[in-house]
Amino acid sequence: MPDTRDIRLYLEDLLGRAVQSAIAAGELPDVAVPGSAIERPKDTANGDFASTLPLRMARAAMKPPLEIANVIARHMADDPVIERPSVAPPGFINIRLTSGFLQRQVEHVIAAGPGYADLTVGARKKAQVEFVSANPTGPLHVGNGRGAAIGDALASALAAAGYEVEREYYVNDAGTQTDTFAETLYARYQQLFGRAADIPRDGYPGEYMVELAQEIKEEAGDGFLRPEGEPGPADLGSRGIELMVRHIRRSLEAFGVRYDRWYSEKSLYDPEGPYEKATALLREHGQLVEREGALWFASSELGEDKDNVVVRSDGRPTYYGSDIAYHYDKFVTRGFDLVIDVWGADHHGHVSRLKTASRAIGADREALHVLLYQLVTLKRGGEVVRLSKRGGEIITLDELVEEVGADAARFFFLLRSPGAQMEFDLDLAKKQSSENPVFYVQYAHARLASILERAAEQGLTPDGGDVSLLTQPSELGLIREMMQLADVLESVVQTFEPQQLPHYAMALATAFHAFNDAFKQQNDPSLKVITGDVARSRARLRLVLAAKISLARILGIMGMTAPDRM
RNA sequence: GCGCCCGUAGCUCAGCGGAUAGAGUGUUAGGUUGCGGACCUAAAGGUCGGUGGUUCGAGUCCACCCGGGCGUACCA
Repeated sequence: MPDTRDIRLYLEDLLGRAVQSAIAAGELPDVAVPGSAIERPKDTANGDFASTLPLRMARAAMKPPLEIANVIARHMADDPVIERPSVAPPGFINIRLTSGFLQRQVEHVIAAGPGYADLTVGARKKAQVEFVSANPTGPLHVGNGRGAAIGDALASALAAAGYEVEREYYVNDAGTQTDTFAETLYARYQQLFGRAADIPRDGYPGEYMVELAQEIKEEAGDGFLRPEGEPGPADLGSRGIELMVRHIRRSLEAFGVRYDRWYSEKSLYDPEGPYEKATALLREHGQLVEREGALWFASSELGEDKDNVVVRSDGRPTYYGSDIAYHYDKFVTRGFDLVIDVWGADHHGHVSRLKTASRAIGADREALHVLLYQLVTLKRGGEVVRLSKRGGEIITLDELVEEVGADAARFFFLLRSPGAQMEFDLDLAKKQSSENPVFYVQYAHARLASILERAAEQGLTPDGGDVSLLTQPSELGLIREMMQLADVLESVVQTFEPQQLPHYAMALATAFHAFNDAFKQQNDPSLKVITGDVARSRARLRLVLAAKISLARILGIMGMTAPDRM
């Protein structure tokens, strides 16, 4: 008996045998049978599954698809999982699951518990999701929140799919921007002591730098001050970065994101570290060439548009150079089977050459996946606000979390496909305290919890419920929706499209509300979960329990809370 | 110039080559004396940016064009 996970395989097998039987009976010509012809109809009125096999076979078989469909359907044996299939033009075979099969899924969900819909596709594989990784030169802004929501949810989905997952933040604590940051900080610091210091031309004008300088003054007094006109001490910059990273970590924690590792760019340059090893390897391959005083990676020989500088003529590595070292560490040293880098779309020019470099150091072709998300356009008071850490006004992730809450912010970020530019209307998000889809989903969970609680007060529990009593359309509809979770997860980890998660969550919540309100719609109190009919009540409580498990699972994967009360 | 992403309902967005293109929100009309209405039911609302092509079948794939965004650094 198949469970929710391999029902497709089961159906394909069933269809395949029907076709063979039809061929053996001489009713179909012996032609190649295309696989994977099982799909889910958009309209559930057409069944739980549909096969387009007849449409795909029509050309080779030289018969009208409808006729093929009828033949195949006739040859499908009676089966405990599906009803007799029906045929629809232009050549679909529609398949409906039996009530018995659906009912048993309730037991399947309860038995699986919090691990319901776990997959095995990632078993024994190590995956890393690196996300946000914003320069620690300023607070996280709203756009970083999108990357955080996407990366964290993807990591959770991969974990559910069986991967051993690490979440990582790459701390750019070594580049030129770090130097500019240090200069700005020293200028602000000097200003606190009454000196007329200007922030550098390309510096960070934001108010937060003043606060950061203040913070440092409070802990170290004038300890970082140098005679006027001299540059600031080197350790002021690193102290500033440290504090900034701490702020970033707190912001992300408030957003519900926790990392397994904060990886220092600086550490790439440790003796015998990734940078040395990676460049040595490329040199060995003869892929590093010196030209115009700089060191270039000969990427054009590997299909790139041009070569790229790895080490500047002043001896400092470029971002590209350090990123090659970083990915050497990911693939070669740490041995990840799958690495997902979640980046803002403004980095897309970097994708191809990093993939090329990753392969050059030995990574599998498909091992690196760069997930780009388009930048967030902010709208406030009907006006578009550009996100820029260097420009004047930024809206921080902290402010967003403060105003709309982490759960709602995450849900909204996930709702859009990463590749689509999204507009975040702050005014709308703020006032969406009750008309917000996130609450719709969470409310469903709270009601499921309260039903169980209310029943328990009356001495009723799901224990011993007989699921074969679940025969109402709204009951079976809820089960059908619960069954989709594994499919959704599998799709998310295969396509890296996290937007499927919130859409599914809404569909599941809708199925629950339909079930929960059926008694009102039909004006029939006997459809309530808790009725005078104890056996039926217990059966429905089992369904409620299973639905709660399913909903909590999808909420958890999205990084949202599943409240029992609201 | 070249490259990548996007263009779907008033708005914000889903949509694995399949059946009558969906959801939320907004609008309109109903439902509530309750297992928490932060809910439910229904209606209206679309030349899927345009033109060709591939296919039994195209919002989906291909080509070109239009519009928006981003990239094309010894920045990250």
